[in-house]
Amino acid sequence: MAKGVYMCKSCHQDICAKRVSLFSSLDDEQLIKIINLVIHKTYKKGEALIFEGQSFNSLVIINKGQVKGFKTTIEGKEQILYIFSDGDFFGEKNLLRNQPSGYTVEALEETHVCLIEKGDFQTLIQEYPDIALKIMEELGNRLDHLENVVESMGTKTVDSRISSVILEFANKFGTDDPRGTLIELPLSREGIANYIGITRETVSRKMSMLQEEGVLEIIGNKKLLLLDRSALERAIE
Amino acid sequence: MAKGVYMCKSCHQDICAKRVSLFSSLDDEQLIKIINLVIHKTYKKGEALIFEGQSFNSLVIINKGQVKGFKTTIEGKEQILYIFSDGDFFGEKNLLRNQPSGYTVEALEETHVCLIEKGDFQTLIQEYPDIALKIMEELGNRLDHLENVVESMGTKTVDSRISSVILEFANKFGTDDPRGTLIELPLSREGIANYIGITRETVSRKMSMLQEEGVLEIIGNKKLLLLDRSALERAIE
DNA sequence: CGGGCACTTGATAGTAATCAAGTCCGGTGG
DNA sequence: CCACCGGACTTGATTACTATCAAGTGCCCG
Repeated sequence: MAKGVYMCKSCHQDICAKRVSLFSSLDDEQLIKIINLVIHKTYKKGEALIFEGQSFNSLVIINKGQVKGFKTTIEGKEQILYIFSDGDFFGEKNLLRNQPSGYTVEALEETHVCLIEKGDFQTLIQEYPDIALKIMEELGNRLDHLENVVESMGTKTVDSRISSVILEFANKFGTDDPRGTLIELPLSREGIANYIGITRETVSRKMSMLQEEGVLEIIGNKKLLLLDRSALERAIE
Repeated sequence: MAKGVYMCKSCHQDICAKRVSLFSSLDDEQLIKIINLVIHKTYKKGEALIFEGQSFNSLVIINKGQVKGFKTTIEGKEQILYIFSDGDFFGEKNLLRNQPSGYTVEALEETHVCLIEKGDFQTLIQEYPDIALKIMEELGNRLDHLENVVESMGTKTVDSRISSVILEFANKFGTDDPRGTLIELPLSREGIANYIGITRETVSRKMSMLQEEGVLEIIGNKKLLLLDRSALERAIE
């Protein structure tokens, strides 16, 4: 069987389903079945995929792009809970329980996703119980993440939280550079502020201070060059 | 079959497994099998059931009592993540993945638990797949809880968080009283502080203020009489 | 009844939010 | 290609709040 036969045309020279840990236990033949169930969709920067408080009936797998999941308070403040990128999936919580989404998901850049509808997904779980285990694993990872965020917001100083978030971005989105690590920031200053529960002015000030200390270099609004990783690691404690 | 035959002797006139939503889809006969797998244990106030960073190999179901799950920072600060009481279970995350516990669990009062060992539990899941669904549901609930906590800590004022926690305790541990709702506090002032990420002094001050405003009455260190629930609800926004 | 621990209350200081100007950068149109 | 425009960011001054430090007070338990 030629590779082209089971290749998903919208998935940029790859089987989108293959990139997801969710389906990692399946072989190529099983993946073909899944790919046939997949609906492709593209969202522009700033466009919402899911709205807080509304029900949603698909599993979303990010093929290429980045999104943020956030809650909005009555006063209009935004708290970012998750940043999802290539290979991540979400929406599973609403497929397993019949509850509206607890947060809005919005594209941070042009984002290509694969959707699997509720009914199809439930059939898949029946047929391949390993998928349910993978979902539980992912729910567990997400709990770990939030447990750490709560600890950080409840007990750590603002400096420590800034350091944490820069290191997080360095690990997720950083590339090697002769002078250190080049970080493509997924969020604006305001976004970073809304991610760690402070104001945008404070993010500006603290990052300027880190630049003065020689820990990093601010390159425009969307990039950082991290020069001294260990300084941030020390600041976290 | 007489009721006594399948009654779990250590479970205070009840089948402990029956009280748990985890096993709600099973009939009495199936429950007997589970009860035969259960190990009973009692922890004194202040005793730890699970230590942060250590692996643990049982599902814990609380039969009677209260525990707190918390992380401790390097500087010794404590962040409480969960309060579990009668019928709640935990430890499932470590049974599904091979990772040490992310937090310590400690008894807030004398607590009787039922333990199911990892191997037994995995057999149960195989035999009764509904249990896996219940676990996913519970993981989802726990995510909802933490997502709300993060939003609260990131965007809300201290007054709002105090109000939230009092209402939470009123709903979980409150009993009707002619003058309002009588709340048995599961945590000390310091515990409440560690739950919402502030200091014990601030908890004292804010609660005194609420008493002065006539919202509640402080009865010793372990009880509150909530007089004006709507005042707290207004303060949350 | 005495002692200790948790809690309350007060004074002070530190830190980030808020309010308020500027400045920089990228994109657009001439 | 350059000038302009607007949004995002930076920086500064002030305010507000809570942490911290420091004494008491009171409640519970032996």
